[in-house]
Amino acid sequence: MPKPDPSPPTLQQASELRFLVLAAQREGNRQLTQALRDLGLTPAQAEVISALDERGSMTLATLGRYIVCESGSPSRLVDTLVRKGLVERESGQVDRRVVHLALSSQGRQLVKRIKAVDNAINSLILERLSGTDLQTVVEALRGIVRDTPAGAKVACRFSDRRRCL
Amino acid sequence: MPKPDPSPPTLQQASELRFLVLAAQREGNRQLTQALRDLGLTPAQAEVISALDERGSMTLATLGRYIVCESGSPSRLVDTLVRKGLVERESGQVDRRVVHLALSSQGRQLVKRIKAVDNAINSLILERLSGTDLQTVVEALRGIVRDTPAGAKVACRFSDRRRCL
DNA sequence: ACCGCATCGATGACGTAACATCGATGCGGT
DNA sequence: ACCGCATCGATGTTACGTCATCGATGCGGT
Repeated sequence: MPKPDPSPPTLQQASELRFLVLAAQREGNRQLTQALRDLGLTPAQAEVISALDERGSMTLATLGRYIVCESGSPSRLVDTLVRKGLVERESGQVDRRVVHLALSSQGRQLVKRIKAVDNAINSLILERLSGTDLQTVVEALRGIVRDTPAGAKVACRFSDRRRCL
Repeated sequence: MPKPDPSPPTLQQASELRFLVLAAQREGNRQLTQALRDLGLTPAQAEVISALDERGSMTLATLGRYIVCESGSPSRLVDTLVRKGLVERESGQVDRRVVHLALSSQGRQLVKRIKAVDNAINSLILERLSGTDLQTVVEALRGIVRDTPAGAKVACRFSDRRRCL
C-alpha cells in the first residue's frame, strides 16, 4: 500500500502536538512514580542514580548538565539522595569549589531494579507504537529540541559520542 | 526518492523517545513561561483562561477534566486567577457542591494576547519540523497516551467531537 | 424518609522545577 | 601578586503537580 501524501502541516496540528507532549510527559511521570514507589524513589531521583551509574563519578555541575529532569545545579535533589544514603558527596581536592558525587554501595544495589522499571516502560511504549515508524518520531522530536539545552542533554546521552560535555 | 525501510524498533529508541518527550516539555514550558511573563501569567494559568474561553463557563471539576496541565481539581490554580481578578467563581444554585467558573472582563482581555503567544510557538514548531510528516508524529503520540486520562483530554480538545465529557 | 455511596471542592503534605542571589573559589591577563 | 570575571554549589522564593484526606452535598435503592 503506498503512503498517502502527507497533508500540509497546520497550526492546529502543532497545537495538538504540544498538548500531546505535555500529556505524554505527565502520564509517563505518573506511571513512573507508581513503578518507583516500591523503591522509595521519585523519577528525578532515579534519573540521578542512573546517570551516576552510566557515567560514573562526576561533579554536581556535570550532573546538572547531564540529566534532563532539571536544569541548573541539582543540589537539593542530590541532597535527598545523600540523606537516603544512596549517593556519596565529597569535596574536590584540586578544585575546592566542586563536589564529587558517586553511588554508594546501597545506591548501586538499586540500579538493577531501576533498569527493570525503565525497560518495562520502554517495552510498553514499543507495544503502543507498533506499526508506526519510531525513528521518524524520534527525529521529529530531536528537531523540536535542537539547539536547546535540554535537547543537547538528550543528544549527549544518545548517539552523539563526539562533543559530550 | 523511496523511503528507506523503517528499522525495527528498539528499546534504546523508546528510551530516547521518553527523554525527548521530557526535554520537549521542559524546554517548551520554559519558552512559554518567558513569552507569558509580560502578561503576568504562568503556562498553567494561561491554559485555564484558554479553556474557559473555548468552552465558556464550567464547573471546577469539568475544568479539571478538560485541562492537560493538571489532574484532579485545580482549586488552587483557579484560586490564583480569582485573586488576580481574571476569573469569577460562583457557587452552584442547583447543585450546591459545585462552583461555576467564568472569565471576568479583565480575563477576557487577555485571551487575544494568549492566543498570539500560542500561535507564535506553534509556528516555531512548524518551522523546526519542516520536512517531517507532522501527522505521523501526532498519531504516534496519540498512541502512547491512548486510554490514559491525559490522552483523553487531548482527544477531547482535538477532533473527537463525540464523547467529550 | 433513610442509608450507603459517589461526587465535589478545599486543604495538607511532599517533591520538584525554574529563577535569582550569594559567598567561595579558580583563572587569565597584566 | 593582583584584579576582574567566570564557575561552582548552596539557598530563598514562587508556583506548580500529585496524592491523600475531609466535610458537604446529591442521589439511587429500598
